[in-house]
Amino acid sequence: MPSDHAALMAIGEAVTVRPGSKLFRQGDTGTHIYMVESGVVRISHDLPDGKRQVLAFRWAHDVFGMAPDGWYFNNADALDKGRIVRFHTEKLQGLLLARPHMQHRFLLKATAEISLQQHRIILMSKYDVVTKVVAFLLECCRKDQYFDSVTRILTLPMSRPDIADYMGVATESVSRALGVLERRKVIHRHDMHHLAIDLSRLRECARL
Amino acid sequence: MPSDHAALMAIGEAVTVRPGSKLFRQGDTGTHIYMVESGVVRISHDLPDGKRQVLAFRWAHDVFGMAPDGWYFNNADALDKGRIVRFHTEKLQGLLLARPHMQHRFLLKATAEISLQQHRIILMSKYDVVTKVVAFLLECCRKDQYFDSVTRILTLPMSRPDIADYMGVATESVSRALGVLERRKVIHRHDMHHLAIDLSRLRECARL
DNA sequence: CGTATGTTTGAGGATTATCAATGAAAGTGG
DNA sequence: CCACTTTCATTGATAATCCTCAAACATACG
Repeated sequence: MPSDHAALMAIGEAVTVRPGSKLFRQGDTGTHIYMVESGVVRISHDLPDGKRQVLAFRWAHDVFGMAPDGWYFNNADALDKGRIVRFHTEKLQGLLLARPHMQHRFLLKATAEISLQQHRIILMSKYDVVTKVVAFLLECCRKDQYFDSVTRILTLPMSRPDIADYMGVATESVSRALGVLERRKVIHRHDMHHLAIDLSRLRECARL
Repeated sequence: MPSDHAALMAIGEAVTVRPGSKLFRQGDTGTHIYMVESGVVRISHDLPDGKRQVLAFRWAHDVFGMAPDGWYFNNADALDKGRIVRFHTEKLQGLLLARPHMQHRFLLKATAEISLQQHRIILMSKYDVVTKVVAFLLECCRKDQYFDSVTRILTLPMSRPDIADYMGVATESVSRALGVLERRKVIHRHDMHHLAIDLSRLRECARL
């Protein structure tokens, strides 16, 4: 009996993506479940009035593309070049039903996701802009592939509007928050997508 | 082989609760998973500075009490008298592993929950106070046990601070929003916990 | 090299939180 | 059962945060 991982890969389809690749659009029929192997994917939702909410960034090992109603509620776009694996929903369901422990790992992943979203709701409704940006940076610094712990350089694959729409604030507010943090010597903007980070000071800024 | 439901009840423990009953506190070790049979449970989280976020109200058939890290992150309090069933986490896990289809229903419930929370994040970061209150009222009107569709009376088991902390606004803002809706003849406050609702007008108010 | 896109900074305005006061409801103990 | 206390709800005035608009600047792309 093949291992869970091998069985998954057997029904999976690997895709290499370039920055800007669209994985799916909101309204598309939800045929696949996706998992990130490398790179970053932006999950976003467009509103009737033209505003956009970024609901998540999905990094290595994250799952996305669940469509409980049969169609995708969100857009998924690659921000980086990377590798994504996707699974036909029915095939994955069959595999999960045949492998209870594997399904249980998915269930745990889902409950962990619920817990993370609860943290996010708290962050977005109770804290000011600077704190939100600090929390966002801390989140990014946990991704080894994007934060070099020796040089302390954080590479941000997303734009300022992406960050703003993720935290539910205006783009300009993100810029100003970064300005505040730079004046406090918590970060240093090397260029738009590369920040030098003083992790201990950054953690002090987070009164969570 | 007993049905899934019977098997669940066999390992479950029913509890009757009075208004104000504490089911668990944040920080308690997470020993049980809960399911509401009747009544309403408030899931909330206290912050260091004394502020509180209400993360969810759990109605009939809703599940709560998942503790991915082994301890509860939130408080759970009954708002109403009602019946709750709780399951030892390990026993439930054993049952789920033995019954893949039952586990799959839990997985679907979890992904549906993730989807609902995404709606909530959008609601809380993109809309104004009145729209938030409208969305909250519409959510409550879907609960047959609390909205009488012939008299059009909605019974709210929660207080204004509960609603405010749920939507991430100030208590006073909820009062003002209800005042606006009453002046627009969308609702009529019979008393604090009983609103007469004009559903079609309420739906018009929701530009979601 | 020019255009389009993304970023930063400033000024003004709008929404909502905070503070304060009043009134209503509910729970407590005599 | 009633006075008392406490909590909850509503309304008004003020203040703060953040969004919007606008311009200057930097960067990326054809």
